[in-house]
Amino acid sequence: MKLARKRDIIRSGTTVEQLVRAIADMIITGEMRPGERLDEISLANRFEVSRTPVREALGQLCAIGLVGRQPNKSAIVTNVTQQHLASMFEAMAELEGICARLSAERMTVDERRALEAEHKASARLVHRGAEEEYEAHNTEFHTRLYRGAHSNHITDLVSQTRARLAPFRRAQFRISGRLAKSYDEHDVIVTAILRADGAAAGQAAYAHVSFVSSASAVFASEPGKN
Amino acid sequence: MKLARKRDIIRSGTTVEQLVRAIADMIITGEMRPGERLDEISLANRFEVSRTPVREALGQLCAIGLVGRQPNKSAIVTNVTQQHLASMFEAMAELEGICARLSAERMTVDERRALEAEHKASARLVHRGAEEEYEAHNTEFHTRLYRGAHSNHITDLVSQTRARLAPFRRAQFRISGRLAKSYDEHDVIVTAILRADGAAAGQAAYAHVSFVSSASAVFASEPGKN
DNA sequence: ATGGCAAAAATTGCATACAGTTTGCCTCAG
DNA sequence: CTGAGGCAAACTGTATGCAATTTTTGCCAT
Repeated sequence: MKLARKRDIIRSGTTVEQLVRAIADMIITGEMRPGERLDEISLANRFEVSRTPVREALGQLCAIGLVGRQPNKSAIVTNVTQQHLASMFEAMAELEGICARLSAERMTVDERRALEAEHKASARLVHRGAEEEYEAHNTEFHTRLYRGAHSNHITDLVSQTRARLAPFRRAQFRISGRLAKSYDEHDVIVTAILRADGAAAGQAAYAHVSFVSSASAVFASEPGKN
Repeated sequence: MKLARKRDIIRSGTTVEQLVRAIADMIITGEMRPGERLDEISLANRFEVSRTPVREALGQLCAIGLVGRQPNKSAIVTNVTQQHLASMFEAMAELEGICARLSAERMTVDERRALEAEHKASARLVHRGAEEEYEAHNTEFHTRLYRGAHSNHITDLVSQTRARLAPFRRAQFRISGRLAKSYDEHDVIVTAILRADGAAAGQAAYAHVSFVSSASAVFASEPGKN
């Protein structure tokens, strides 16, 4: 059995890492409902591993916040309420606002140029309606914004929040006209940053994320309740 | 041996939790230098436990960011540079500012009363110079501020950052006069919140944390380098 | 003397085993 | 019929063992 499994997994990352992704997916897709118990033995059987990596994976997920744990009790799926989701988007907006403001104040000349270039490059994707590609540019754009703040920990916090929000943002660009709007909003941010106008950049970024929030909320609320 | 240990630990939190604190302390106090290897067997021997809880603890610490891990390699102490520390304090100031602002806008009447009461109660501790007790009140005060924002995720982020910063803040009240200053700064925050003046509360909180930052930086830089 | 290679020692990753705690069911008394 | 207490099954927390990978050490060739 051991050998068979070894061959199955062949170097596709560590077992624990796989488990984290797999269990996270189970939670995100709704296969596991909030409050439901994640008992180690069942998971171990299901994924054909021992309890040890399962425990480690649950620990990671606990750190991420997807599951809750108490001593001597089963891990349970964290209840991501509509309210909690809203607070995550709110945090995201605040953090992005901070990043944009700091970026406006601190970005090097090169970083400003790169941000502008990235932004301009995405213009043609808007015209073509290339959602997939625009999404890639969008991610890159925001990442530049985070790094431009030149504050490692803030970058960490915003990246972490973004990752945690990712599942709920998936369909955001499907909303008609969202692509063009997104570009326009980015434009305001970029302009403010190039002007080194921190306050304006911060407000623009805050507003931008708020729009994304309301756009995504539609999709989130849909599968949220049964 | 097992029985002996059981009695040693008796209900002082889970073993893993203890290990996390213990290892974190080793890192923070400088007993372990950045880049140094944390091998599981040595740690297990040192704390007289098996490798399993040690591994879990290292996982937690990795999630917290105090150590780094790569597959099949020893965990190593993360290099917490002065720069990184500064960015954490900066993030803390921003986050506390947000919390104070939102608290001013959103706190219920009861929450405002409780915050004010907590604050006033700490006044006599300042006169008595009771650092230990003031620290407890201080923690409670800030926690109320975080919760008053009524935004779970922001509360999470700020709590998390605070926890990660805790080691570097320990001696902050030893600085002469810091107690009274802290109280005065809190006073400005409370007043602004009671006035529901979000902007003022945010700025006051930001400034407050910035002061703590510079006060702590002294201690941080001291044992930082060998 | 130095660089590279190989083998052995050390260490990680995972599995299994055991002890202690919780949980739920069942029984028995009121 | 209901509730309390206890017992058993299930599950978590920790220890230990084994296979695989890394790292170190020592040897040989250049």
